[in-house]
Amino acid sequence: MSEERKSLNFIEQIIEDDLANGMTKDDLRFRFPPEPNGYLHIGHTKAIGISFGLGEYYSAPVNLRFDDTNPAKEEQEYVDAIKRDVSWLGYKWDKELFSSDYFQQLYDWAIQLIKEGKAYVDSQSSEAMAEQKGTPTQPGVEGPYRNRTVAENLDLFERMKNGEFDEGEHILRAKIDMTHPNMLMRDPIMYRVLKKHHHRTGNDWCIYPMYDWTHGESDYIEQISHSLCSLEFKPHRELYNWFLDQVVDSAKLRPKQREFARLNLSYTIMSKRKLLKLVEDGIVNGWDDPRMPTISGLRRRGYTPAAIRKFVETVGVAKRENVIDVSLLEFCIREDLNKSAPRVMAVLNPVKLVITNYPDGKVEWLDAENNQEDESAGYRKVPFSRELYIEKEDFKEEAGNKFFRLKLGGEVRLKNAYIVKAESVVKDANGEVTEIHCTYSKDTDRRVKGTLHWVSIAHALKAEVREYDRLFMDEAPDSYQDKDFMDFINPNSLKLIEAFTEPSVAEAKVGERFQFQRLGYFNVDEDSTSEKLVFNKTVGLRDTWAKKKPNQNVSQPQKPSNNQPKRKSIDVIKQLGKKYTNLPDAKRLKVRDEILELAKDVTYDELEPLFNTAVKKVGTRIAAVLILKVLLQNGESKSDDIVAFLDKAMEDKNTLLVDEARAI
RNA sequence: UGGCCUAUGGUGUAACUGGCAACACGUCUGGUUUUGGUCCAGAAGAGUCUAGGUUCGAGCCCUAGUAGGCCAACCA
Repeated sequence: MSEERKSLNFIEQIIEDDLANGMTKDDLRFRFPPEPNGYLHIGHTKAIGISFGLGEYYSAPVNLRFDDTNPAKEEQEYVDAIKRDVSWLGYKWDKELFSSDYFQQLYDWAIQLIKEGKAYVDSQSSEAMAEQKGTPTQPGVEGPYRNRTVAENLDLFERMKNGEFDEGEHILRAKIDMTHPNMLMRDPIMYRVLKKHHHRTGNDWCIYPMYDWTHGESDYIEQISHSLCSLEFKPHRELYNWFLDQVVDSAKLRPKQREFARLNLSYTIMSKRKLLKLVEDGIVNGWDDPRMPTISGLRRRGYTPAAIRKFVETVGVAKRENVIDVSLLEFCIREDLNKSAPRVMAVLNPVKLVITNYPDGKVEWLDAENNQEDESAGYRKVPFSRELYIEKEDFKEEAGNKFFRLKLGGEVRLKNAYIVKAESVVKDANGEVTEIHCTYSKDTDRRVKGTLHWVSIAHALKAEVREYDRLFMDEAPDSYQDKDFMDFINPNSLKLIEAFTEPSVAEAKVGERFQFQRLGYFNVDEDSTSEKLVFNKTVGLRDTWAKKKPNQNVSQPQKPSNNQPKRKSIDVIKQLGKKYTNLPDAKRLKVRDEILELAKDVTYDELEPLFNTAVKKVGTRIAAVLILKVLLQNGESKSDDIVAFLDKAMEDKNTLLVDEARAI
């Protein structure tokens, strides 16, 4: 019964506790509630992964519920895109639902609240109401319409519904407490008049419910057991519960809202509004631009659902603000593609290689392994001839022996083919190498350090390769109050390359993924046609060689400003001292040296309070002795306080302390 | 002159109160290799924001600080 303990995140813990306290597995039910006002991005994937993941784990249903209470911003296009993305990720929802399905029920409940004196119609301007609402630090005051009679409220609300009023004339508010420390409880708005066409209910309604009034009640209607959302909704929980209190039947399940920290990715932004701006300003070519952190963008870029799910799983679930390093995302996609992507050769930045001892006009079709990580992937044929392309970067006239690639007089293996030796070069007027002349050897069993990829010029296919760099040059582009995220746009985030590929990819289908050997993973973009192949670079291979070279073209990250003030030496010492006596000998000596070094920056005034350290805090007292030692060496005179402190130290039970004190 | 939340290696998450804090990414060595990829072996890096307290024993509990985040849309 005691299986291996898997550590649970705090949400799983809550569910396990609920299960232990009487809830049954059949009661479990989750939901993912996107607003159809934009495309889903990698941040949403976390929310999706949490709720759908829980659904899979407990075999519980998960509803896809569109939170469509604002007809001004919501569109069918987004509904379709969201469904496509969630399905693509591989999740199956139980029911496809819309908050708008509940408009009638919500309306009926609102009438009930009015009758109970818990809701009223306010008829002031939004400015006046904002004024009365107070601020986070100051309580609000009650408005003049707060005590309208039930009959009057009923009448007004009915007429709001019937479209007798214009937008902004009246609203319905819950009657809670204008002085409540939580501003959301200061008579929140439940309904506003909106004479807009709704993507599902058309013109049936002139009034639309607000998020807070809608969300919890929708959860209740659907009998959602755990309503999981991101941290910024924490303050809403109180209101969520208040609204539930008004309608819940104790015989039925009462939903619970719990909040987790949303996902942030370095070098990108995660706000729908800001992403929309990138689209509208033409910085990118649409929501599915491969540079976008949207699910559709990642899909087009060549990411797999498995990699994204693995990423979200690895990132974990907790309650603190976080910024995940993009390198983790890249790791996940490489890990997945390494196992599955067929290998192929392509040259992105070509230079001509002529094999002078290879007969002109001869062609050999050589065997090439499709994927050494997958035996079942088999082999293909690649054409070899006298004239090839290799990468410019793979040749240097002269280089040290750390350079494994081709140099004059040096040998290198051509992947899947022969070993060649560079004999001479041909240069143009500018001194650029235009041709490398080699001789080849059929003895391929010899060991040579480097292996290059290549392509036979006569057989090569021209292809467009789109290489992407990060969209922003700052690690956290939207974290500055004084700078706009648009200031950090990387002007070189897209590079178009005319590349040459081996002929085997001629029939590649849109979406198909390959590893261009030694370069990275690429997929066929939807712009690709039979006349012109187009590839997106999904991600490069890990490149330890590039890291060793002094950094070149990679757009250098700006060092995030470290606004943590430097800690004072005395504080560091106190911290070190705390554990001093528990450390193993070697480590303790290291720490001792560290303390002695830091002590040089400590003044007597900073040290003096430590003389009163409790007897049991031996480590701190030893640290104090060590500081004292340095101070005395630097000319501090032995005061009575110092002598008293040392005397006491020498009487201690701890020999470490006694020894240090004696040494003075 | 408020309320709520959070604080563990560079990053993200663990740690059932009890062996000088674990895992992943990243970093660094070395080995293997017809991809400077993969794989394999290993290393460095935090003593858990600070101070007090409770306890034989605290990353975990209590108190007070400090720092960061959220809260004043007829948005969700």
